[in-house]
Amino acid sequence: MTEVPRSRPGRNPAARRPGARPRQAEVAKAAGVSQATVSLVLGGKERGATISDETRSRVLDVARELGYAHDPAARRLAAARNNLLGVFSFTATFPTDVQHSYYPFLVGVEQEAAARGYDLVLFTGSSSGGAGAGVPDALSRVRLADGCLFLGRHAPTAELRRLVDDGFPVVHLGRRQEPEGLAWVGADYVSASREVVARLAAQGHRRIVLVREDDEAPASTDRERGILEGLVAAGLEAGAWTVFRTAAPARSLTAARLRAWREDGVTAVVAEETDTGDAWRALLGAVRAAGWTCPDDISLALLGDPPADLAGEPTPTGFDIPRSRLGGAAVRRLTALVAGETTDEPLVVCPHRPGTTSGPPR
Amino acid sequence: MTEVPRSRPGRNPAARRPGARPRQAEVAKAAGVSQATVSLVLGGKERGATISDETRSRVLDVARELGYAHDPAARRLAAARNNLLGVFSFTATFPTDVQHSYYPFLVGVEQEAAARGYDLVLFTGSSSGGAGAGVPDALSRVRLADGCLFLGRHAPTAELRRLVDDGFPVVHLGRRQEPEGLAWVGADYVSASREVVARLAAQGHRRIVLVREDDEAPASTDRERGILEGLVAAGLEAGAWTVFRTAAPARSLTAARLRAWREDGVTAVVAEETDTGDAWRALLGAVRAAGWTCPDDISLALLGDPPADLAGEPTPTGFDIPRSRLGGAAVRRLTALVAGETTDEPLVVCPHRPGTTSGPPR
DNA sequence: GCGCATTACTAATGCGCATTACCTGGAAGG
DNA sequence: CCTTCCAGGTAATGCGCATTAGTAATGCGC
Repeated sequence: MTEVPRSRPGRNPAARRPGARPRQAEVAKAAGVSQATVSLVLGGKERGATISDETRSRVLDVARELGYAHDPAARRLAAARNNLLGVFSFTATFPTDVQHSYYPFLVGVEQEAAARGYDLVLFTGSSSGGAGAGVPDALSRVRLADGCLFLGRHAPTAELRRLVDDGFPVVHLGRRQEPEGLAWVGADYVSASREVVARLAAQGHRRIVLVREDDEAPASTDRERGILEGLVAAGLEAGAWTVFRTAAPARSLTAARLRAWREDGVTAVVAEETDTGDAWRALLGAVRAAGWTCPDDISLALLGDPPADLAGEPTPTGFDIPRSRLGGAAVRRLTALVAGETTDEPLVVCPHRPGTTSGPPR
Repeated sequence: MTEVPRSRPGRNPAARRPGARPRQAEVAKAAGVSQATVSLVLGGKERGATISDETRSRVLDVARELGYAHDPAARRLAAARNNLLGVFSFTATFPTDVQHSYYPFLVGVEQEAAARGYDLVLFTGSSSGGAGAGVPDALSRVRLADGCLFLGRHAPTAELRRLVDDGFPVVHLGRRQEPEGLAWVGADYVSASREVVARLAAQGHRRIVLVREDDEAPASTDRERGILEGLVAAGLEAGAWTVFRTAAPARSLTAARLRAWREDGVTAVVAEETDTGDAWRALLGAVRAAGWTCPDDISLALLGDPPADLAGEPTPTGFDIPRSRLGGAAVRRLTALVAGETTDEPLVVCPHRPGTTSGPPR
């Protein structure tokens, strides 16, 4: 009945390259201890078995000498931490156009992650990760990390729900309603927009129009809400004409439109920031086409940052979007989730930007 | 001698919650097959064992029904690689200023990595690597990836040598001599600079000056070499005055300097691109201070991209640095190394940019 | 009716690590 | 001298999957 040892199934023929990183077992052999001891030393845990200082430092020395690094997959599989945070952007790849990119977010994310001892894994929507024939699980790749941050408004709700339901730590950058239970971090567009109106009102404006995209993203609705609240707070009237909704600002925002508004007593126009900056660009163009100058004939404000190609233009009155801070806040939230804590949905303040495109009405 | 089965060490007390995602084993049980069969079906591989259509579709149905998703950690562990490429930049954090940042590189890196099924791990010089409580060697952490890309001219040679000697796949972005055996990917500054001279010569310029930093980086010396080669090829003379070296362009590039050059018959000035764009900025300032206009009184060229704050100025004659392509090329090279192949040091072509700052001399 | 190839599948194994029950030698306690 | 205790460590185990040797069933030729 002696078991003849079978030749080994499961063995990956692609044997480890000679230069591959060392394993704990190799560190252990070199240090004259067991793999378990190495794990205990390098795991950094305080609890459990105790290790003498002498052994500990010997293991550390050897590990350093051999250039040991944890295998994230193995660590993860053994139900431990990676110190890896995922960042998933739903563009096919990271945006090529620097100006409209997530880079400012990423900067904040990176700083905060580094400060907390995490490294970042960039996942992208396109990479198939190998296979998954039949099971569409583009998102499950992120489970390699301890938690994951999602950017972009096109994150599929169903797959996110899946992660959330499984208890995987997820934070979305930008306010978001669905799926239920999804943690997010967003900018306080409502307050910031309210303040823009308050300042315009203080300058003497009585009729203010908001130009917004024809879109139901929270980023848009929040701004509109802030504007309307601001009008009410300032005791100004808001009507159907208060919100001008357009999908093609370049076509509908004309000099004629501006003149019509002024006929109605409108002295200030506030534009929503969009990805493309089209609304703001169209607005500036219309003012020019009308032969007006900006703070004098009409006041303008922009609820966000101007597009980069208009960097030479006068600074718009409005508010800054603290992208980098948002990234940092998102990481703080995510690490809290990873640690099993819960936190509130934090709204990050958007600082007001006085700018030079508004002034008292004539 | 009967082995009493010990109670099970290694078992993680955080037992799986009942609602957690199903494993292949559970799919297998529900479909009445073995776990191996499930793996074969869901693995999507064509080779190896064959599976009948009936079994295959049964497994797929059950998998879908149960909402099966691969565990990436297990997958990567079993496959002995993690489909992760590292990106290490030697700045404290990723640069905050988008304009001077590595972002354009990163875009190319990201695209190419995604296309090849790799995700990216971002390392920064600063992050202490929370896990490695005792392994402070920042560079060892990169070994968690299958290979690593290095950006920036301050990458420490000694530590890089260590990785290279260990056979760890490493690619440096930018031409680099040390350590021996380090793979790199760079832009062909020599050819591009040569072409700039050739074009200027074709326009009729006979005396051309190069303004360069007081620095021995390959990026600088390559440009100088290209300029000198270009002069020789055009049959023009090169002398001590040909190369103007300065550490403080803002101070030394004055209107007087320009006039002195013109006295000597110089009709075109070529500036090296620097991180700050100082040389180009100083040059434009000097032309203005002299009361000259650019293509008319003197021709200018820039060996690279102008700084972002000069975006409004006329497009400089010179060449573009294909940052995004460089990133892509670096990833191609790195994945080749990971696969055990060797490739040449590729030089990426810098396309000539005609621009509007040069013309025939008066 | 026997050998042999082919098809369809399963059992066994290990990837690298964290975890935990157990072991061992010596000091303390009786 | 025997028991207890503790510090310091080790062996064994499993996480979920991919891989591959092996096996059972079937077809085919003669």
